[in-house]
Amino acid sequence: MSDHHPPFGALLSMMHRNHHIYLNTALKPYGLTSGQFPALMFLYHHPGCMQEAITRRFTIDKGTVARAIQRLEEEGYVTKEADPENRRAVQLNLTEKALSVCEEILAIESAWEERLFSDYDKRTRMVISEQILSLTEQSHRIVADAREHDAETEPEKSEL
Amino acid sequence: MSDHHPPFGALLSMMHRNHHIYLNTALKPYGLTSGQFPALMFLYHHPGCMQEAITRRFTIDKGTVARAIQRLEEEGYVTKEADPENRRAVQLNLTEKALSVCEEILAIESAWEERLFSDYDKRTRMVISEQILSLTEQSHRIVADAREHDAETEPEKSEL
DNA sequence: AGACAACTGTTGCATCTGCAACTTTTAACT
DNA sequence: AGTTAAAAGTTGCAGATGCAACAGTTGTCT
Repeated sequence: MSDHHPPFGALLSMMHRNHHIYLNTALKPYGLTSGQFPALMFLYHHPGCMQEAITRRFTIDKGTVARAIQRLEEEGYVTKEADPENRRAVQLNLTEKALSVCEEILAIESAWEERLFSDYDKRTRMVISEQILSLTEQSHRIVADAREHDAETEPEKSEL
Repeated sequence: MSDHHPPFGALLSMMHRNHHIYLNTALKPYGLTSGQFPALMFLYHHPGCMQEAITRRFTIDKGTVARAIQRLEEEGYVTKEADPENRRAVQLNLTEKALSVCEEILAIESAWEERLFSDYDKRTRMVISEQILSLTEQSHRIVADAREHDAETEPEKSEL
């Protein structure tokens, strides 16, 4: 009658929430939140990119990205500039303020991973990371399939 | 110059979001959402428990649990009854309506796990689950430590 | 050229979530 | 007994997130 493990999805939720709590606490001194974190990291490695790149990389809703960028701009971490080549798009860049703290902020995330994996040796950690990457990709496929299936059963506009 | 993996935390976020999308889609016919799902599952296995048990099991904020239960009650899935032994507490139970669909709903979650792990054999799957469980517990400790540290540096009321 | 689809972003809406302040009830301690 | 602390829930507030509807821009195809 003893408790089984929580299901895998529940474990994911818990770890994810704990991660957010950690990030929000550590980022508070910078006026940042966990939602802006992925965008900031991505811009650090891909200056001049557009929002759609962030959407694609993290599979986040584009509306969510738009608002995260808004907040980053308001806080003075990001500049938005119209792309002359494509007037739909916006070129995103980090400000001096952002660049001056980005290393510290990257260290916050690294510290979390270090502590999370402190019981494992480097090799095991690599294996786990690979598996999680693979599972994440699989989770993308599952969602994509579900959407396709929805689109199939949905009455399309072709009837017009 | 090729892209590294996204950091571990980002993978977690992605998989977690995909899981939520999957759940919300699958639960929509029942008038349920991913937020109510853990509570419903827990009550299925632990009838008569109080909200605090759900809080503890999933390490969810008690306010979040309170609202999830509210929604479940409004939808007719849960009954709340005052505990005569402890008038602060509430005894939660599933309704007939809930019991009649719980197996199907459990199957939704199982199906997700099946598809997620479809590339792995049973043994590998067990190993991964164990590791994730262990990492989840570690993430709890990290958050708990951070809170303790906050409490230490915080000026306590003892000064009064 | 004109119509239609696809791309890039923005915004309204709903839900999830955590935090903090609060209420009510119970336990603990002098 | 009386004060204080802890427990169980509720609620206000803010942020994260997804979805859908929308606007403006670009590409395609006839």
